[in-house]
Amino acid sequence: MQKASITDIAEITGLSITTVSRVLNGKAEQYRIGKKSQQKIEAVAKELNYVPNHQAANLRSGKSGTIALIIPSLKNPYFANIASKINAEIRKYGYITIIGDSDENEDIEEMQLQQFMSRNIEGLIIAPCGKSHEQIEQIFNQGLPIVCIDRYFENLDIPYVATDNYDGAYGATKYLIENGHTEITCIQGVQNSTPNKMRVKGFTDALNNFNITNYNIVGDDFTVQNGYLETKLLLQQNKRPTAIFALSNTIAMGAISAMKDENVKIPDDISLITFDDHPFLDYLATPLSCIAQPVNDISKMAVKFLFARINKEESQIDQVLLKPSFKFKESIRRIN
Amino acid sequence: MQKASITDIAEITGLSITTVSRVLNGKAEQYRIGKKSQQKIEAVAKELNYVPNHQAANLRSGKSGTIALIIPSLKNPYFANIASKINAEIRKYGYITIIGDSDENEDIEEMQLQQFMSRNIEGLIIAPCGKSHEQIEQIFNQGLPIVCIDRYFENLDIPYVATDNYDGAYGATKYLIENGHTEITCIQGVQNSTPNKMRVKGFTDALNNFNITNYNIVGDDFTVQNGYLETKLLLQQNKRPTAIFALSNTIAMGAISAMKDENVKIPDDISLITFDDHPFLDYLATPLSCIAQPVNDISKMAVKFLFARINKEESQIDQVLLKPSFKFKESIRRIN
DNA sequence: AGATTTTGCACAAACGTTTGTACAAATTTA
DNA sequence: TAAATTTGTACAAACGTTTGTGCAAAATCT
Repeated sequence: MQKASITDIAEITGLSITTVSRVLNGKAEQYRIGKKSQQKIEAVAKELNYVPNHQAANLRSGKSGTIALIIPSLKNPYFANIASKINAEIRKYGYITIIGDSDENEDIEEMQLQQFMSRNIEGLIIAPCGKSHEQIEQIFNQGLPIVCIDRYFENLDIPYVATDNYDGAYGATKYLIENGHTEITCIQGVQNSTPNKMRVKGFTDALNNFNITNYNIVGDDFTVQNGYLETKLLLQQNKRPTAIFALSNTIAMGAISAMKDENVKIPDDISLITFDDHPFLDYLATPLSCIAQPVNDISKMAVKFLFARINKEESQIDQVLLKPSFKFKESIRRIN
Repeated sequence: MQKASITDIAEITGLSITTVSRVLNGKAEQYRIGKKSQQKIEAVAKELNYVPNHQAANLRSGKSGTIALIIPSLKNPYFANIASKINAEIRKYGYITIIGDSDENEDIEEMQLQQFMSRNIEGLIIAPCGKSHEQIEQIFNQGLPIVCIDRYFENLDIPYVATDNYDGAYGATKYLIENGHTEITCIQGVQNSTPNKMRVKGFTDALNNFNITNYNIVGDDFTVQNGYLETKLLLQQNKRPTAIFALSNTIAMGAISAMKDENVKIPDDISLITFDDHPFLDYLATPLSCIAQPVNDISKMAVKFLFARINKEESQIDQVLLKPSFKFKESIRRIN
C-alpha cells in the first residue's frame, strides 16, 4: 500500500495539485475554491488515507516545524518533568520536539546541537551544561530563536526562564536561621553553573544579613555521590553543623545516606533542606523540606518566549526569573 | 548570513552539484572523484560552514532519519529512564528520536502517532497505553518497523521487548510466602494492560502452588491515589493482610502514605514489596523491596530489533521477555 | 449587449538534495 | 596507432509540496 500524495488526489479528482494543496491547507476560502471541489478533495483524501509529507512541505516552505530541546539528562526527574511539559506545550503549536540529552557533557551538547541544526530546527530550548557559550551565541546571532532554561548566561541577550535561585536559597537559609540554626553547611553542585552561583550567593547573603559568619560551603557536583562524601566528611569533624543545605535533591539523597550510615537522625541531630521538589520527598523517613522550582511555569513561559521570537512578535521582556516556593516540613528542627 | 547549500559549493569550486554531493556523502571513491576535487570541495564546505539540509536529502531519498518513541509519560521515572536510554541508542545509528507523551490517553496516543506518521518516521518504539491495537497493527502491516516495549500484544507478530512480569511477580510472591506470609494483598494497576495481567497471574500462580487460597487483589490504576485509597480500605478491615504487593512504585507510594496516616509500621505491621526500582527507594523510612526491571537491556534490545527490521535483516526472534532482578530489603518481615 | 467584476482554478517554478546514466578525456593495451 | 579501458565528472529527473501569478468562464452591472 503506497502512500497517497497530493498528486494522486489531484489525478483522481481531476483537479490540479495546486487546488488540492490549497484545500488541504485550509486556504480554500482565501483562494476561492468551489464548495464542490473542496468536498471532492476532502472525500478522496480521506479515502486514500492521505497523510501530508512534512518533509516536502517544509522543504518548500523553508520551515521544519521542529523545535529542539537540549537538557543535561532525562534521568534527572527535574528535567524529565520539564521535558514532558515542554513537549506538550510545543505540540500545541503544531510543532514537534526533538530531545537531546547532553549527559552533562559539553562535547555531546555541541555535537547534538550541530546535528539538530542540520534538521533545520526553527527554535531551540536549552539548559546549557557548559560554561562556554560560543556556539550557542553564534547560532543565536545567526537568527535562530533560542530560550535558555534553568541555566543561562547573564551577560548575553539570549532569552531565559529560570528559577530565582537567589531568592530560593535566601529564603531557605533565612528559615533555618529563624529556627535557631547558626551553624549551617551548604553542599553545592557544579560551581560555575549559574544556578549554583546564585544559590550560594543567596545562602551567604542571608547569613551575612543575620551577622552569621560561621558557615561552610563544600562539594562540587550535583550528584548523590558528592552529597554522600561531603556529608561523611562533615560528620567526622569535631563540631558538626546543626543544619545542612543541599543544593539539589541528588545531593540531599547522598547526605541522607551518609547520615544513615552514621546513625545521625534528621532532624533531631541535623536538620536538612534541599533544592528541587520530588514526589518521593514526602515518603522519606523524615519528609524532606525543599525549595520547589516552578517547573510548569518555567516550561510554559519558555515555550511562549520561543514562539514569540519565532513569530517575530515584538518581545518586550524575555529574561525572567520565577520565584520558587517553599515546602518546609519535619526535616527542620527548631533549636532552643 | 544565509545557509550555504551544495549548490553554492558547486559554483565556487566550479564542479557540479552531483560531484559535490558525492564527495560530501563519502561516495567519492565509489564514483572515482579525483583527489584534488575532493579536497577543494571539503575545503569550501568547511569554509562556508556547510550544514546539509536533511529535509531535502530525505525527501529525495525517501528516508527521514527519524524514529518515533511513544510512551505513556515522561513524568514516570521508569519511562523517563527508558526514553533517555533509547534516545542515546538511536543516536548511535545516526537517527533522531521524536518523543511522544501519550499521558496514558489512547486518543492522544493515536493523534501523536498520526502526526508522527506524516513526518515519515522510519520506525516506531511504543509502549502502547491502550487496549486497542488496530491503528498500530495497521501501520505495522503497512510495513513500518515497530517494536513494543513494556506493554505488548500477545497475539500479534509485532516485535516486543518487555520484562518477564510473570516471573517477577511469581518470585516476589514466593519470597513473601517463604518468609511466612500467607495473607497477601495485591494492589494492581490498569487491569487490561499486559504487564498487569502477567503480574497478577504470577502472583496467583505462586499462591496456588503453595496452596494458599486466602488472597486479595484490589485496585485498578498505576497511580499514587489508587495505592492510597486501596490501602486505606484495607486497613479498615478487621483482618489486615500481613503483606502488600504493589504492582508499581506509584501504587507503593500511595500505600506508604496511607499506612503512615494510620500509623501502620513497615515491616513490623505489614510488609511491602513493589514493582519497579527507583533510586529513592533506599532512602525511604524503610528501604523498600522491589522487582527491578532491566531498563537498559530493554532499551538496547528494542533499538536493536528496530534497526534489524529497518535494515531488513533476517530477524530470528524479536519477541522477548527479560528477567527482572529482585532487591529484597528491610520492608519485608520474616514471620514466625 | 458590452463592459466590468468575480469566481474558480491551473501553470510552473522553486526548495536542496540524490542518483541512474552518459560521456568526454586520459590512460592503457594490443 | 587504433582500440579498449579507466578516470573524472556532469546532466537531468525526481522526491512532494507551496505559492506568485495568470487566465478563462461565469456572474453582475450599466
